[in-house]
Amino acid sequence: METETADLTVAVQDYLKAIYALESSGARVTTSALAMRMRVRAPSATAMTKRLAELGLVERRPYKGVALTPTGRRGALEVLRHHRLLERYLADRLGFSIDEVHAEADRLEHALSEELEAKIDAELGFPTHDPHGDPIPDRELQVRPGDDTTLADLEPGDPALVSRVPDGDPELLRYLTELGLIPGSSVELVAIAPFGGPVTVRTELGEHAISRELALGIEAQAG
Amino acid sequence: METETADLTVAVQDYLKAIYALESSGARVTTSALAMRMRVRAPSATAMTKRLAELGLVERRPYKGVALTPTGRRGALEVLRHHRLLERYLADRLGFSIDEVHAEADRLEHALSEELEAKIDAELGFPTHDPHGDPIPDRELQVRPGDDTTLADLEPGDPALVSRVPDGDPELLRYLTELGLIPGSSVELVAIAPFGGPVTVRTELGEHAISRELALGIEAQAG
DNA sequence: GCGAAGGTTTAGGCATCGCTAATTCCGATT
DNA sequence: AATCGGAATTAGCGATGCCTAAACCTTCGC
Repeated sequence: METETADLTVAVQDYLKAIYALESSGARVTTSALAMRMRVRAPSATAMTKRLAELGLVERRPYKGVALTPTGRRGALEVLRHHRLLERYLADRLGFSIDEVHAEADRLEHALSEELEAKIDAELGFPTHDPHGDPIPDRELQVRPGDDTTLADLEPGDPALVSRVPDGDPELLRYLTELGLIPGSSVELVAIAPFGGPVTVRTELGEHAISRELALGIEAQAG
Repeated sequence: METETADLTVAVQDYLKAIYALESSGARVTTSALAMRMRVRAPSATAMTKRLAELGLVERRPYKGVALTPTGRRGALEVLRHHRLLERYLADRLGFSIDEVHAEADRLEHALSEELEAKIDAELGFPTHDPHGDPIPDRELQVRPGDDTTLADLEPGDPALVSRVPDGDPELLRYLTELGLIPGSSVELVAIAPFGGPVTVRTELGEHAISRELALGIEAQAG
C-alpha cells in the first residue's frame, strides 16, 4: 500500500510544498527557514519534520535540516500542480487578477480531486505556466525549467517579454501590474545604476525605476 | 464580534448542513440520527452538539435533540449555497455528470471564498437550482420552496417535467439517468399499482416501472 | 580550543474531533 | 408504578497540529 498524496493531511501537503520551494531556492532546509515560511514556531516545524520522516517523505538530519525523498517530492509536485492549474483557471475563466489567484488557490488546492484536476487541465488546453509564469508540472509531474534571464540580465535597448514574476505577495503584484510588468508584457531595459542601484525599464505603461533585488526576481526573455 | 461562517471548522459546517437537512425532512434531530448521517458514533455527535450549543449555533435539549438557532441556520444555508452553486458550476462549465457533482462539491464547498462564490454565481447567471433540482439559497440566503408534486401525484396522461431528484447517491443517479428521469426530462405517468405498488412512467427513453418510494422522491411539475 | 550566541530540540499543554467502554436516562410495556 | 431496552451521555483515550518554556547542540569568534 503506497502513500497516496490524497491521503496526506492538509498540513503535511503544505509542509511538502514549503520544503520543495526552499529546496528550489537552493537554501538548506533548516527548521527555522521552514518555520518562517509556514508562519509557525520552530518546535512545530521540528515536530512536523519528524512526522514527515516517519511517513517517508523527507530525509531528516537532526540539527542539520531535511531533504525531500522521491515520494516527498512527488507529493510536493502534485500539490504544486493543483495550485498552479487552479491559478491559471481562476485567472482565465473567472476573471481573477494576478494578485488574487494565489490565496484562492491555496484554499482550493487540497480539495481538488484527480478528476477535477484533469477536467480543468483539458478545459484550459493543458497550460504550461500559471499567471505568474511559474511552470505547471505536467501529468507525469515533470517541470520544465525556466531560463533564468532576469530584467537585470538584459542589454539596454533589447526588446524582451516578461515571463515570470514573484508570486504570493498581492501588494507587490498590484504594484507590478501598475508598472506594466506582468508576464506577457513587453519590456526594454533602459539603464542599470552601478553599485547595486536601481534598474530602469520602459514598459507599455512608461518608464520605471525598480530596485535591483526586484529586477532580479523578474524573469524576461528576448522577443 | 460576530461568528463568521468562514471561521467555523469544516466539521462544524458539516454538522450544520446535516442538522439543516434533518430539520428539513421534518424529523426531530436526535443524536443517533445526526450520528448516522455524519457516519460517526453517537458520543462524537453528542460532543459536537455541545460545541455547537456553546457557539450559539444550536439549541440543545439533552436527551431530546437539537434545533438550529438563526445563526446556525445562516451558517448551514451559507454552506448549502456554496455546495449547490459548485454543483451547478461543475455540471455546466466542466462537464461533470449529475452523479459526480455531489462528492466534488462536498470537498470544495469549505474552500470557497466569498469572492469566488460571487464570481461563480455571476458567471452562471445567478442560477436558482442545482443539477438535482434543489434550490440554491440566494445572496440573502433566501430559499425558494419547491412545490412538492411528486411523480406519484401526477394524473395518468398529464405531461410533466422532472424538476427534482434525490442527490447524494451516485448509483441511484446513474440509474435515473438511464431511465431519462433527471431534472428537465419530460415524463408522463402511465399507471400506479395499488397497495403501494410500483409506479410506471414513460420518458423519452421508454417506459419504466419504479418503486413507490422512489417515485415519491422525484418531483415533477405540469408542462 | 573554549565559550557565548543562536538555532534546534525536548517537555508539557491546549484545541479539535474521532473512538470504545461504561453509565445514565427516558419511555414504553406490563 | 416498576422495570427493561434502547438511546444518550459521561469517562477516558489517540491522533493531529499548534503553542511556550526550558534544555540542548553547533558553530563562530577569539
